[in-house]
Amino acid sequence: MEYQPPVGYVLKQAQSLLRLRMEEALAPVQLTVSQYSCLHLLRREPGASAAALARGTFVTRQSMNAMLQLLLDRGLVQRPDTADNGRALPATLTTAGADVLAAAQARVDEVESRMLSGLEQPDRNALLRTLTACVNALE
Amino acid sequence: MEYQPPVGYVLKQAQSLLRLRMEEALAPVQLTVSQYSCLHLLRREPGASAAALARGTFVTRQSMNAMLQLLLDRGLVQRPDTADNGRALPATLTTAGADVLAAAQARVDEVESRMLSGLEQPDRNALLRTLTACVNALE
DNA sequence: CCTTTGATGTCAGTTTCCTTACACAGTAAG
DNA sequence: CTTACTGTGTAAGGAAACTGACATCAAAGG
Repeated sequence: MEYQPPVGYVLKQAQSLLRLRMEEALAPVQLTVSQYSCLHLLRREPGASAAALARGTFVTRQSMNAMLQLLLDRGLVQRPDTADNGRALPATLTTAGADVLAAAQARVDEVESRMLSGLEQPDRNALLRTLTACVNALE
Repeated sequence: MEYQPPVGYVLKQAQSLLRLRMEEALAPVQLTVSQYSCLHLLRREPGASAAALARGTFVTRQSMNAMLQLLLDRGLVQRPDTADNGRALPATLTTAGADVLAAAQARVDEVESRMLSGLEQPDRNALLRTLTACVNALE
């Protein structure tokens, strides 16, 4: 009868470790994990507002606007100066942003691949499925 | 062909949501998630040093010492004033600390139970097993 | 014996993110 | 038309954690 850690603990452990490895992997391309998440989401949903990006990356819209300003200064993201509808300022990736994202993604993919290296395909599917069930149950 | 989110994203999502629900559940007993983790670990390993607790709860030893000071002030934790061997100050739960922990644990268990409510036992085992494999692969 | 290494506690400064609050734009309901 | 109501952007302040640095102690290692 050995000690069985709660699922929540292992979840935290896995997420912390993944974040650490991602930080290491993204350091060479000068991106934080949050910035990578932002660019990644922006590619999938071009024209998203800062508030929408914030919801998708688990930060507040204040943090997201600050982050967008940095990405804007580096020329990785575009944003109009004025809104033509409402107050939302739709953000899009620049060409440079897409390039940086591609380089970052390759590095992140490697980390994720490493994380899953001990699991066969059925187990990978099961992991994704069960995690999704957890998310749904907590919402 | 629908979009399949990366495992890392769902992992982050699950962990964020779990943390949020835990915060809500622990608010009535005046504990943060980190403080709960500290007490929890302290019960399993009485006499642990702040540095050891820090390693087990994913924070720095500076943060852990600050946290311990708060728990000390509330009388939930005991710590000798001087070290009899080395510099480590072994911390232990007080009776009050054990009581608060028990109340907190009941609430946290409810959250975890809710998180897993959509999964049968085999799936729960698979989740724990696959997550553990991820942790091992990233170390 | 002395030095080095590793671990612990602590101080100071910084960063990062959040909470609170407010102003503005569109939309729906009365 | 007026009135909420929701969504967005922005600013100010605070809370929590981190990084860097230093002093101390025990246990090897030369």
